[in-house]
Amino acid sequence: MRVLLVEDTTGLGEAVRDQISDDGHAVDWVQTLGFAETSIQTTAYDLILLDLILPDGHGFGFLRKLRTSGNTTPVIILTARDQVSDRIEGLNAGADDYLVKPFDLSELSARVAAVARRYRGNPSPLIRVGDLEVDLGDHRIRRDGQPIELTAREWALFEGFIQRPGTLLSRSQLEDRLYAFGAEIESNTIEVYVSRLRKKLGRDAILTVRGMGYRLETHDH
Amino acid sequence: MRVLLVEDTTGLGEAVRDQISDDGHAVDWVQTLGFAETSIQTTAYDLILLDLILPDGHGFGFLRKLRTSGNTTPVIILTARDQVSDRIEGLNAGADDYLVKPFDLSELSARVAAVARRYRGNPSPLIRVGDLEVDLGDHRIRRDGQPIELTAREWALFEGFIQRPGTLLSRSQLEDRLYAFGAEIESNTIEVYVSRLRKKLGRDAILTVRGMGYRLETHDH
DNA sequence: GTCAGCCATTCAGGCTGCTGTCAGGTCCTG
DNA sequence: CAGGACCTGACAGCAGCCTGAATGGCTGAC
Repeated sequence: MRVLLVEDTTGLGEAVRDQISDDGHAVDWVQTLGFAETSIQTTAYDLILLDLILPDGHGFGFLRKLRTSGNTTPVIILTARDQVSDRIEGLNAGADDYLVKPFDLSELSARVAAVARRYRGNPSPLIRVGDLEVDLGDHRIRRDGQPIELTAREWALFEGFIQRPGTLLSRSQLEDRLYAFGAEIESNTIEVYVSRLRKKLGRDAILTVRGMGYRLETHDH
Repeated sequence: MRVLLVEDTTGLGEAVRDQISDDGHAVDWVQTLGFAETSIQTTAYDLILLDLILPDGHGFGFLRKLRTSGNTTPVIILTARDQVSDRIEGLNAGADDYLVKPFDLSELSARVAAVARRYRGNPSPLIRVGDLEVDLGDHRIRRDGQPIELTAREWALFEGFIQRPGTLLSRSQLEDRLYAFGAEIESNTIEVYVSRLRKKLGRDAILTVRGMGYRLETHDH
């Protein structure tokens, strides 16, 4: 399952991202409504976790707009405000569930699992990228039916590419995928992992854009 | 199939009864353990749907008594989210499945249909995984006709794998199968059970995906 | 009640192979 | 051609995993 997390608090965001990720889902974490808007236009999510108080506005506006545009993606609201009026307004705005901060990460898991259960049974989405077949749920890649095994870090990096195929990703964007937000990486780890991915996926799978970053090649090579 | 529904909440009871009935099964709906007791003495049911909190007692007592009297009728427990920690005890008491309220009626139908498939006259379907023959109804596994006996926990874990063969299952997903959602497991119980399953099923039956989880191997080895 | 046997869980010691780092190389660009 | 950007083989350290053994709870027999 693919989850969009909209949360501007760094510590909480990290914790939630890690938990959902541990549960076996793909997580995109954005910190503003602006980025959230962009994300939902380019990616189909199965679930959105939405903080209400964000730097560039209130989550309700985003939620209302989402619903009036016909998007029915389940939304779970994360909020510090536990007032009844908020809750009611959230449900009216189209939220599916509510989590009041501070909440247990296990409680979060339970709610996410509930949503996942509804989606179970759908054929797991196979994404084709170039000559690769990617199964996000299984964390599996195949070429000509041959499975390609990735380690945890390799997969984390690859998932970053797969979610925005063809998009240029900067070094720091990729580092944020591999490490806790803001962790300072002093070495050329990204280069090393790109190298390892290329060795497994094929030399031309990932393009270097000198001075800018990397980009996943989407057509056959 | 004949189903006994033990549920004291009127609204939910009606909804469930209508749903199961629409699915083509005969439903007897009782609202107390006392009536449930009487019903099972006079009628042979193929499935029991059991609420836990009832006016005249707790469902576990009923379930335990049922099992110790040798009755093996499948039981699906219907429980509210905040009672979900009872799951451990439920497993021990002999429940076959769990549904957490509020649940989708379609989810209910799916579970009931699964039971129906297993228990309707024809021998329950044998699933082949690798060189193993798995009988979901009987909780039985064979290799070359030789039965392999699993304990309750071992089976619970294995069933998790069987339901999604080849899929990567994270540690917390597996823990959710054995315990309540979010139950904090401080030790390496999952590792221990994986180890035991491997000892019984064959060393290569379950693959470790380092840092990510486990996956059932589906081809012969 | 007592006892034996089984099972779930925990712990510790040992092992595997992933991760992050570095160094020496190649490839671009001006 | 010089300088920077990038690539990749090698390796030490350690996180993550495996499993034998110990513990305590529960059940059923007598």
